[in-house]
Amino acid sequence: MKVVTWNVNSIHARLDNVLNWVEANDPDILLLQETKVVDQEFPIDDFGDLGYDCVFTGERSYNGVAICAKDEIHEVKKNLPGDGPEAQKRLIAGRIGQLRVASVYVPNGQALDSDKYPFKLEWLARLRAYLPELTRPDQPFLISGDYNIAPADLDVWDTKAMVGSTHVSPPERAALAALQEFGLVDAFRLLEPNKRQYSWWDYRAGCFQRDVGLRIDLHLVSQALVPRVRRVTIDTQARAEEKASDHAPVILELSDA
DNA sequence: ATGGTAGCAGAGCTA
Repeated sequence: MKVVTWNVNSIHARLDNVLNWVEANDPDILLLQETKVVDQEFPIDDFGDLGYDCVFTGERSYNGVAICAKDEIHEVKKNLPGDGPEAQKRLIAGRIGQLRVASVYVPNGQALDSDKYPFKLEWLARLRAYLPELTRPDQPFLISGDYNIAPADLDVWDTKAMVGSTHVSPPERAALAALQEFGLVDAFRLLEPNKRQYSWWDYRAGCFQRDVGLRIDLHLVSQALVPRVRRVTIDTQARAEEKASDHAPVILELSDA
């Protein structure tokens, strides 16, 4: 089984790239972030033509998450408890067969002195508090997406250049560690303890061509899934395409239960 | 190079 997480940076602007990629790679489950469309405008027919059922929660211009799957999606939950209708659309969860999945778009934080930074930390704390309502540690569960946090220095192109920036600050990494303390494992790092590979590269200043990037797109899998993790592939080829997202899709391959 | 590019929206914000 193939599960993919991909921050597409607008599903409308990226529709051809995404559909072509999905046809070529044939994932069972697709977890999308930054769809940037209201629910009425999500391209369900295009995914339907490829055989996918989609659920989503989105808004105009910013944020937006989705789950697309070949099998039926059950028990769909959108956003965090206490989120009103105006809340940023950053989380969607569901169950496909026995597997519980969630697509997450963690706030960027912008800068350590921005009011968006405490919002990021508070949002992560709320997500941590919500985990017991999404699953139990012994269930097959994964929560994947754009965490906007590089877990360790090995996930950063240049730690010195990142001093004083978001994505690497100790409070952010502590918030990610708190999520993992629920029993969630970074699947890429599980299989590749020493590999340096990124999932996001800034559009500016030729960052992709220079491999100036961060690994911030993660598959966090429950203990029950750990023995089933076969391979994790960051498809940097997709980032090199014309009109590419600034994030690469990350493919998680699981063996059967 | 305190810049650079991309998306949305149609100026400035977000990333």
